[in-house]
Amino acid sequence: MPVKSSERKIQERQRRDQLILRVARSLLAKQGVEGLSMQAIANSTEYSKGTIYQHYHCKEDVITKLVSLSGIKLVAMIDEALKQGQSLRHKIMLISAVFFMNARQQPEISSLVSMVKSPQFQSKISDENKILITELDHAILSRIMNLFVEDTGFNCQQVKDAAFGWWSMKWGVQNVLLNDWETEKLGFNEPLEFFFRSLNVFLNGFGVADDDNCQSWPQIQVQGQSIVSQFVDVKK
Amino acid sequence: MPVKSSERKIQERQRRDQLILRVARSLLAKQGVEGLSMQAIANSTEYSKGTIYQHYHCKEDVITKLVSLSGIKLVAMIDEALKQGQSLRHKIMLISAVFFMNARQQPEISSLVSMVKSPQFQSKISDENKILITELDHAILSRIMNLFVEDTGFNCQQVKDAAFGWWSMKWGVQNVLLNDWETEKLGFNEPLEFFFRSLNVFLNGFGVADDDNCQSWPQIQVQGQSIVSQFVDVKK
DNA sequence: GTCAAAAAATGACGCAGCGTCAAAATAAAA
DNA sequence: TTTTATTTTGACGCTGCGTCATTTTTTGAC
Repeated sequence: MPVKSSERKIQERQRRDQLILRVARSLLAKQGVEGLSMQAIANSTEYSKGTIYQHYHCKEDVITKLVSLSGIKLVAMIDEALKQGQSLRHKIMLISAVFFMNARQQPEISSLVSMVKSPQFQSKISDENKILITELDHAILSRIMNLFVEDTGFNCQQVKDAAFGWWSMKWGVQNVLLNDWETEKLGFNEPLEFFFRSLNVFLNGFGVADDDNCQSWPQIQVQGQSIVSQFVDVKK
Repeated sequence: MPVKSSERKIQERQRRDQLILRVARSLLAKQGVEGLSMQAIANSTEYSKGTIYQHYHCKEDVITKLVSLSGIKLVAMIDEALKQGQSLRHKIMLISAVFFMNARQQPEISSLVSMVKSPQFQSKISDENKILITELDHAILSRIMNLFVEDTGFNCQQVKDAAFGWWSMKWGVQNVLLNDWETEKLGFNEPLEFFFRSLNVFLNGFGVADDDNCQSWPQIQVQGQSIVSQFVDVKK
């Protein structure tokens, strides 16, 4: 029965793929990017280096895969959060909050998101992975843009401007959060508080309707966890 | 004459240091970070690897030094630009413009600025370099904050919020500009145009006085070069 | 100018990671 | 059981890092 056996093969391959990713992630969490090598992955599984290379052509592809899988979950969380939003402003706050909650929950992955965009990575990763990553960016941005289309009378340019502004602010803050910025020395002890205030100012500038829900931390439950409690941890 | 001879030594050492940095920068420009190795620097000078290591303990320290030297020039350019500013809004636009002009003129260095903040770098570079980099951030941020202190009635918190907002937006855009974002596919063909519009909106939200100078590209001459012409290049 | 002592420069060395590929092991088919 | 196809393996070549014993140069006393 060649069909049955080849199916088993496929399943085995998938299982191994899962194992590789799980081990890679664990190595990342324990030892950071420096501690992640193809040999280290091989050692932590029962397979040899050559086998690992049959799944991923290079270390960068492993990392990119992890980042994109995390991105898929992130989009799902965003969709879940959106259901709880009570206004345009509130929804944008919630989406932002999901990003930071995610960065807090898995810093080992989130801190790699910007690395994946670097020329060094882009020149190594597979086209498939490159497209996947871009599609994820697109998925998130289009959700933001949709919010403005639905809730405002903005024209196309304004919608894009708003999304871009949010995007760059969120990105800038995430960078500060995940890298070794000495925020205290610069006077920004609680970057997230600064971010939410800045975002409110930005939306004010756009004339987005005010909303009392957004003067404090966004209240949200995603996958049974309160984002507020996450933030309390961050702030501590 | 031990004094004279030791002085000559010092001068020689400085000259060599300059040479190392010049060669390193040239390698970066030609081959990117990947092409920069201590051996490559040694090969491109008349010295051996060991001698290079007497100047810099690791590759990361060389890169950080280049970034901080570039940062010092950047601060000088900002001060020059500030003299030409005609209003708060205009000055902020000009400072931003200087950043992007700088990024355009020396992408090989600018694209490393965020790398220097990464945990991998921070764990390797010397304390001296770490302090230098933080001081540069501080120099720039304090200039921004001063603008708000001088031109508005903002309280301390508002001043910091404004600086933080500008900072994160600028950082986010710079990231997009210097890394391999597929901005066209995401609908952001001219990131800088988006940035300047977003920044205007942000300042509107803060109630900063409007200024006709800022509805188009900021007009500025820095070190004899027109920033506008730089932007035209970027946009082409 | 000579020479011993100090300082500086050198590059071979050990180590680690990447990615490859011929050989070995395993599975499938005959 | 034997042959053929497929998969797995890890040794190998290569590159780069950072070190340090050795060599070369400089210094200053005579």
